[in-house]
Amino acid sequence: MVTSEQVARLAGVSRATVSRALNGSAYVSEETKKRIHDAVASLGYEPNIVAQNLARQRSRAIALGSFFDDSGLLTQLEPTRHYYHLGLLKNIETEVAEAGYDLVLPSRPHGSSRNDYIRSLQTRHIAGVLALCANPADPRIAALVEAPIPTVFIDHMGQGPHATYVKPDYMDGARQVTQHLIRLGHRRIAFLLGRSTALSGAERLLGCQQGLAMSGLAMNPGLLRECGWNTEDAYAAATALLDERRDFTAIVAGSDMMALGVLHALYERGLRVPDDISVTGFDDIDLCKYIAPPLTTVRLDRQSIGAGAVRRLIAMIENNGDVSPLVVPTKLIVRQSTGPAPS
Amino acid sequence: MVTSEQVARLAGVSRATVSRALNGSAYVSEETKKRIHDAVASLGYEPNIVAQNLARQRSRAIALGSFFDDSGLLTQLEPTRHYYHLGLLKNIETEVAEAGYDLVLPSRPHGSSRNDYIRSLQTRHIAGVLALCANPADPRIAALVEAPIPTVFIDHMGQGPHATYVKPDYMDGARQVTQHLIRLGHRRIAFLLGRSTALSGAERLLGCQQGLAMSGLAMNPGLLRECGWNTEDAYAAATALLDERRDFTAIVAGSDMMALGVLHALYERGLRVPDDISVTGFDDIDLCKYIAPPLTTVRLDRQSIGAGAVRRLIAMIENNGDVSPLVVPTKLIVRQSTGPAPS
DNA sequence: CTGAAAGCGCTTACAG
DNA sequence: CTGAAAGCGCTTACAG
Repeated sequence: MVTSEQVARLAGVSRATVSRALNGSAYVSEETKKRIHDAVASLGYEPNIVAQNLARQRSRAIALGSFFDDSGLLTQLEPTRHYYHLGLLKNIETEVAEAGYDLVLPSRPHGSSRNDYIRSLQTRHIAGVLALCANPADPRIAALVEAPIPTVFIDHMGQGPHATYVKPDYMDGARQVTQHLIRLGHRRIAFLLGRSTALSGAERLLGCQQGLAMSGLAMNPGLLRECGWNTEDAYAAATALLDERRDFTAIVAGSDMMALGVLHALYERGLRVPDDISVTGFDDIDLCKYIAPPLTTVRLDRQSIGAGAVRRLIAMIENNGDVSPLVVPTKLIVRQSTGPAPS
Repeated sequence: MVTSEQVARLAGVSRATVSRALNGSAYVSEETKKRIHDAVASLGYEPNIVAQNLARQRSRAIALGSFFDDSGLLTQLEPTRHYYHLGLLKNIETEVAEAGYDLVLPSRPHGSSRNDYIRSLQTRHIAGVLALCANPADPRIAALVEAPIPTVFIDHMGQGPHATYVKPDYMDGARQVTQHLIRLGHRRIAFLLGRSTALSGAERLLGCQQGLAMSGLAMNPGLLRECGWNTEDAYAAATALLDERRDFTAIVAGSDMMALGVLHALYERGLRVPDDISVTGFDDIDLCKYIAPPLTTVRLDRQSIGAGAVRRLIAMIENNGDVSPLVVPTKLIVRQSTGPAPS
């Protein structure tokens, strides 16, 4: 590997000057600047990032933190489970690369106490962290709020001198979808939601209640079921619900993938959607269009969320730009899985 | 941040000895080793990874390379498109973390010539790269084959002194699924495959031909359609095919997500699956069970592929263990989307 | 505008 | 078994 020493020699200057020229410092004459760039080109020099990071005491690397249960990030991305996060990551990757930062998934330290986690980031000179949160009880989240490492939380309202957050307006989405069903004449609606320990779950629940309340309705506790955020659990919960009672005309599912489990349970029992029962999803994953019937759902704007989070993180790191919390609007998408309540 | 200097002072030894004690070198007396570990614990010391990487001239970081079209890795993971790669990544992440390596998605260098790519890895002291390949023409693949950086290719048969590969037996899977249809009495089978520029596409095509040939059948060129690896394209291709002719009793799709598009096209035309037409997928994504009808497909063992790739990479990096190419068997999974050919 | 020198926090022959 | 010294490849006050 060619070093700055060799460039310096070829250009007839010192390493210090090479460094200055390459880092766009003023105070380098145009002429030597040119000589240096020529030398760089002819030698094919590229600065050693590791040495740079050590000397500068910082790096251009952003860590991806995932606080779900207890496994790694991508492990959690089983599509039936965190399909939504996948779309998010896609946007995050693009934005991060565009800003010239590396994205790192650090190997977990042995002890994963709060301090160990922060230290593992610090010893890597991580510039900032993008934290995808589904389990607010994860101690590392609290650690990040306090630590002097720029952090943007997604789906967790953490704030501090070095922390801000970005999230979709889950509550409003849930409100919209509930109101949509009510407008179609549904009065007895079942809610099959993901666990409300996560913010995204709690907000959905509140939004549904709000939607009912706006029309003077109350949530029937017997028609509310919480289960895991995946197709399988939703299928099981829907099956149990259907075996128990049938006094409802619509089911609001916590996510599109959960709606898939619900549809399957209905299909097995010969119930037609939306003729017998209306079903709604949440997320608007690209699959929605292709399942039968195409799902009415709530669209989460992954582009705005991902880009908003990355921009805020970089603004915090580079100390410029907007770092205020961002709540991204959600939007009802009506397709064919919802229809008028049967009379 | 506490440094080894401070540990040394507290333990009353030199930094050299601290380093030796911590890196498990022999030649440190039990007694001083203990003193050092006590100092480490009481100070909460953790070695600075960046400094370590510079001094050691290597790191414990594995880069993820993705050679699809021209965007980033996660960007390519739109589920309807590279659903299979997602399952792979999940296993890769787990294995990499377990081995104590970081996973890095390097920001692309400005010029992405061959040299720039290799250099960007070198200046980061990347220990090895895991290359997910869908576009064999990507020049970076050729660069990796030659570069002295340990590389494991997935879905590309690259080999060299520092390169090996892991892939599923696509061909055999395609053969099995074709034979399965033939056994059910199908004779006129349409093939709606992904582009055969990628190895995974070419092998599927060959496998289908082989499956036909084994029963003395030849592929009808008019019943072979290539399109993009996604639901939308497959839907369009299936629609075009159906509008053109109906002289087939089965459709082999290139992936499960493509099968979804095919099912949708059939559904729109009122054709029943499998009564009128049998449909098969490929990949066995978790969704298969929940779509109606549940898909007959070919299972790719993502666990074996991911784990096999990571183990080989680490074996190359640490210069021990098996680095021979690995071809993972595939398996036909029969569900309800295939049935006897209508008479 | 430029160079000599010190420093970033480790590791590793080299002596002893 | 242990320490002093040099080195990894940069950056950055400090002088000039």
